[in-house]
Amino acid sequence: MYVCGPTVYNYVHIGNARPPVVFGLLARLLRRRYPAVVYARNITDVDDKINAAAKDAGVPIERVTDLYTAAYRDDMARLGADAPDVAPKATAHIAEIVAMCRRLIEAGHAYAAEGHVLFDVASFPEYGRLSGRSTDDMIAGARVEIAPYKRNPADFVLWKPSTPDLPGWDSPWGRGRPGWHIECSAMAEKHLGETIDIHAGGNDLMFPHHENEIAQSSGAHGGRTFARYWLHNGMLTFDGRKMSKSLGNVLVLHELLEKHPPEVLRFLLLKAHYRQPLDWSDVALQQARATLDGWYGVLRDLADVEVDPDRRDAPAALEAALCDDLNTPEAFGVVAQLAAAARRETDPAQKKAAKAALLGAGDLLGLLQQEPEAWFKQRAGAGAVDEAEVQRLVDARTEAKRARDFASADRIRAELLALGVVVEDTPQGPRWKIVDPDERAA
RNA sequence: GGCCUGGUGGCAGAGUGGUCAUGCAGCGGCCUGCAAAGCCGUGUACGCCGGUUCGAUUCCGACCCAGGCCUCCA
Repeated sequence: MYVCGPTVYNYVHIGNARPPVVFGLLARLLRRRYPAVVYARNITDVDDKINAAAKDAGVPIERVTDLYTAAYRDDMARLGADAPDVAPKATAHIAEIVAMCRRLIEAGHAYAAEGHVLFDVASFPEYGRLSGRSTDDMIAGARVEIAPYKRNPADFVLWKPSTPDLPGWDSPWGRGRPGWHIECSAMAEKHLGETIDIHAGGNDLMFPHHENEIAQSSGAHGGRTFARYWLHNGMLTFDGRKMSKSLGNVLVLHELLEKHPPEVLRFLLLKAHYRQPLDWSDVALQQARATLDGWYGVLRDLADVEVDPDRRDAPAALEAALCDDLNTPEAFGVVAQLAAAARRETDPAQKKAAKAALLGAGDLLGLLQQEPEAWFKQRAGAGAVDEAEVQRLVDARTEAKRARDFASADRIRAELLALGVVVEDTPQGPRWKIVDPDERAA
């Protein structure tokens, strides 16, 4: 399986996290059944936007790509996005890229012109099939830049010349750098072979990127199938509009991770079916948080129930939902029912089984990975509360209650709330949790 | 303009030719000193108009609306 990864010129936005989270879940599911699966997610570390970012910052290109490559890897890990088996970098595959260009020329699918190598779209009749458009449509769009060295306006660049101030590598066509699409074909070939089973990415990449990949790979491989299955996730919107760097309405993942528990972000990314558009909003974030609070609440109430780690299998109904085109909303419905059943269960043996099922479901979905107490006492960003001070106040309130001095007890409860702490009485004594400032206001 | 998606109850979001998604929020009750948490109960939802059908939210057609792609983009 190959998933298009990021261009490392900046921190990614939350929309960029959807493919690695969604298709990472697919990888997780596949690995359980087919241990031989190989999941590749590339890093595009040669690109004009990277060059521009390095120039703006006045630093070497490697500084930019190293920084954002590491940040991407770390942020994805925090989201619970499954790590790929291979994370190939474009700059480590220049030889393969040049070789593929050469083969495409030999096969009559590409031509060299003025230091460029271009793919000859007319040589590949299936061009446009994935995205359901004809070359006539594309030309009718007429917004493609028609460079004089192109035979056909739809032809796209495989290799382009570099000026001395830009990164470049020697090639049969002079010093240059790869075009925007060839790296994925070259890296997929190297790490996964000529024909891959699954290729995934955002639906905005369907054209031209994936269309071009098919043309390149199939063209270089005697017309053989490039990818058997294509999966495209829907776009993330914010305020109902597509979130994208060029529109400037982006929510930077790195910053969101400072403000919200990663599991809340992961939950929300999986909340809608992957092919559907997903609208991001503060309300959606609150709802996600509330749902997870409910599930964690069940686990907290079952804290004393011991569960053998080896018995944490995902329930069949959950796997069935995910195996049905990765129907995560359906899967969440299953988890909600597991949670409700676990909460109502009174028989000790059944309680144990119910908790194991819930935890097993969490393991498969990459949720419910924290200790419940830690979940309720976390506060991302704003700084941790002073637990000793909270405990002192909670104890004082308990004492006041015992003395039936409810006025004092309520005053202390208000003090705690001002700290962002809600105290709850249970048969086992009081317990407390942290609430979001927004939640408190509401 | 061309090519694609999609329009489901207050919000989010699955699904189906004929009893139920589910979550969040709300409302009523139980519990509680009061709360919180939890439990129980609670909603004539499927853009509009035709058609097919014994029956359509689900199939077909037109229309309206929204979003995406056509240019770097997950």
